[in-house]
Amino acid sequence: MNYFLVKSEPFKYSWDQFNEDGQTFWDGVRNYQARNNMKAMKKGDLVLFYHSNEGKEVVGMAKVVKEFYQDPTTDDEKWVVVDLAPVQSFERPVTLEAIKADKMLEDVALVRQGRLSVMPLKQAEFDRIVEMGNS
DNA sequence: GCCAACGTTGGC
DNA sequence: GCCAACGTTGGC
Repeated sequence: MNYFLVKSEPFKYSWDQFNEDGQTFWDGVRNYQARNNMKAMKKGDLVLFYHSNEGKEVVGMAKVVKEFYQDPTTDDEKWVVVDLAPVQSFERPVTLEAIKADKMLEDVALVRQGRLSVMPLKQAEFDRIVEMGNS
């Protein structure tokens, strides 16, 4: 089992919209590193959903329901998408500020490499954020 | 293949 | 709205 975090601008695709849809393909990734992280996702892997720009907080948990395949929004075969479905909304969103302030989370890519939109998390980091979100 | 210029992302 | 960080592009 692997763990990831994905970013979305709420204007573009919000957590609420995601829950209404029930499932979505994660498109628009145009960065090799992020793409490679998506390719590493396996069905059943858990993914945290982060709102960038507005909110700047992790708002919930999703899971991979379909592994990577050709991005249907482009003919360029370099790019792929995965299908995600919501698992759970956090009771209290975990803000970037809180993540930065947490000793256990100081190494997460969200802090270290701000511009990466799809990143892997260690299980301990994932668990920690979930714990913060549900307490 | 290097590196400067440029564009984009995202926090503030 | 600004700007820093960083990935990508393109000229050489």
